[in-house]
Amino acid sequence: MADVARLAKVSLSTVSRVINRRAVVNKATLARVESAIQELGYQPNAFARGLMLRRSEILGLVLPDLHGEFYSEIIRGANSQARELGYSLIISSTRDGNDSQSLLTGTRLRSLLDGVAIMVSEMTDRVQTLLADSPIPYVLLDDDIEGTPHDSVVIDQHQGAMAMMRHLVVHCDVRRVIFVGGLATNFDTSARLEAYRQVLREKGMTVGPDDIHFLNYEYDTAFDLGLQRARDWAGACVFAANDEMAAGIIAAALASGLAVPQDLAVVGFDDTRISRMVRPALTTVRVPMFDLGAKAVGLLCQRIAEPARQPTQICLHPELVVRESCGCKGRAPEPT
Amino acid sequence: MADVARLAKVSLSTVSRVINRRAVVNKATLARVESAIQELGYQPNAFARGLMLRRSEILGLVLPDLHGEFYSEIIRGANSQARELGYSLIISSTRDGNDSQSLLTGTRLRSLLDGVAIMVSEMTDRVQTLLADSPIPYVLLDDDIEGTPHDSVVIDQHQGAMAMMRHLVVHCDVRRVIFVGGLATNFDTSARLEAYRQVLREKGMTVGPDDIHFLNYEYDTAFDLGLQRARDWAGACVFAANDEMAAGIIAAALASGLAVPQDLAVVGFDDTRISRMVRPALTTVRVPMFDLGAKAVGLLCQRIAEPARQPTQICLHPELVVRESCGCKGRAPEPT
DNA sequence: TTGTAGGCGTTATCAT
DNA sequence: ATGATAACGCCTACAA
Repeated sequence: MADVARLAKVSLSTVSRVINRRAVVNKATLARVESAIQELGYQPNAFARGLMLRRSEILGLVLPDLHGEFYSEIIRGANSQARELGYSLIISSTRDGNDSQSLLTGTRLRSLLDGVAIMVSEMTDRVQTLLADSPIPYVLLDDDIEGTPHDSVVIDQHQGAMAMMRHLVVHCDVRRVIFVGGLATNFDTSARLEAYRQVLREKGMTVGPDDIHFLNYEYDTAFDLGLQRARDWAGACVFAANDEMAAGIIAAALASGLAVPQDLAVVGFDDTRISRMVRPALTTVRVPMFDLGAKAVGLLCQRIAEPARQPTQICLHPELVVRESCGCKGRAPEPT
Repeated sequence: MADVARLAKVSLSTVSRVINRRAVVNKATLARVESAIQELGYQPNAFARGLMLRRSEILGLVLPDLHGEFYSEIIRGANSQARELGYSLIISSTRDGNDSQSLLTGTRLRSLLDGVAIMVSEMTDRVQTLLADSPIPYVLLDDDIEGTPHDSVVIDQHQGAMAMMRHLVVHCDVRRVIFVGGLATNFDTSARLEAYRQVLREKGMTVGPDDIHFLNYEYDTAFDLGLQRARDWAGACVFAANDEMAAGIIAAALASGLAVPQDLAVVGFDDTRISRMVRPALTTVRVPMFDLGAKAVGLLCQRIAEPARQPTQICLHPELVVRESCGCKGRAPEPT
């Protein structure tokens, strides 16, 4: 920067003014300085800059995992919105032990970030404490904690699961529904399970002792479970808590000689790209993943700009997507 | 930091020494300082730190796109390795116009990053220039440029495509192969196309005028193409340049009344999770995506640690994965 | 409109 | 083993 100043025959402050376009600078000097910057290929030092400005224009995004289409879309949305607003995004998952550490507990990066968007699969006390005394703004994704005021973007899981369950029970005329969730402690799994129970109760249907399973959202484990249970499930419908598990169960059912959806209906959740690639195409619930990421970043940036503003909660609504795997196609008119 | 020093009744330098564990510090004072840090919840300022140390422990990862399983796995690998080595990762795609700008051309972040791993779908002059005078170390992923010395991690695309083509022509006894690639200018598409041509030439097979198609690696466009061409393709095998397109073509074939693989064989590339979820399961070429990301970050970190070292190229080898979609199952013994 | 000087929070260099 | 002090590169009053 000193070099630039010397070449343009101005002082450091003028160079700074040109870079930041803050104050009015004489047309001629401005041109001189800019050409000097060009010539020297000068790039301001982000550290020194951050030291004064106290911001890095970098955001953190903490996810439970980075695997799969679901998180991939959240990342895409978050990244897209971040760029839009002039920020960069650092990504981290809580999966690998030491990983989220650096973003949540870790001392190194925290002060570098202007804010952080966090999604945890289960809200432990430890995480709550961590968040409670976070030195930087944060926004929660699809999760909520009582007490502490904070911004969040949530998905109306209950509504989505209700829509699916009602579709199955009312429209597809399913007599038995098997619930295959993620971990029982997961926020979304429990919200969906509740909807499952509620609808069955409304319709006077019973929940069999083996009708509820908790897995890990992965294809393979769902496939294994499907292989074990397929015969027992014949005639029922499996409500899987994501599309990957639904795909695994369909594969297992087919491998067991069951026709899908004739012998066993299977539905998913999320509406990732997988749902259209699987045969039969999945009936599922579209979750606006891209939006989830984008809105979270948007909210975060608003708070950064205005730290004292009211905590806001944005609620995103899922939408039932009827394809083939629920078995109602051709059996009755399309649901509206 | 001044507060910590005051509370612990030591000087700033001692606090710094405790934090960095560089010099030997008296046991008693060390304890005092540490408890003071605890009590005040002190966190060092990363900007000031970076200003002195001239490193941020942040790496950049630039990808052509963030969509889909393929890039998702690269990110996962890169992120995992970065964490392992004490770095964080900023992600960016060249898809959204203004996006990569901030990492490649953009002035803001560049000086914050300790290095950057870059994957471009086509190596333009502009990118070359950008890289040539990059102020920070970079490593290229699955791409190469002449002239400029640099680190890179490449996939032996040619070998992988050769293995697949030989399998199709020799083992599956396919008489006609249709090539469905990404953009013609893509690095990997052209490498695979070359292998396609080479094997057909070796076997004295001809390439029909409509046997080569260039799409965009996406399911939908492949599906559309499949719908148009399915009848013309009957009896042949489609060699798609990624699993998503293969899935799209299978779906189109089925929709057109063709049985896969009996009436039309279809094979993919990458071995993303999709390849096992599709029916028939895809014969494909496994590309070590996770490793690609991880190795790139590893290489980058080595260069950061030792800027003057010899440029290194790591070559990763793909592997043929035979499943059902090529149609050779049951027709002959497994290939070795 | 432009220049001068002080400070941001840390680490490094030198004394002690 | 510890402390004082000078950088690091930039921004921002304030003065000219």
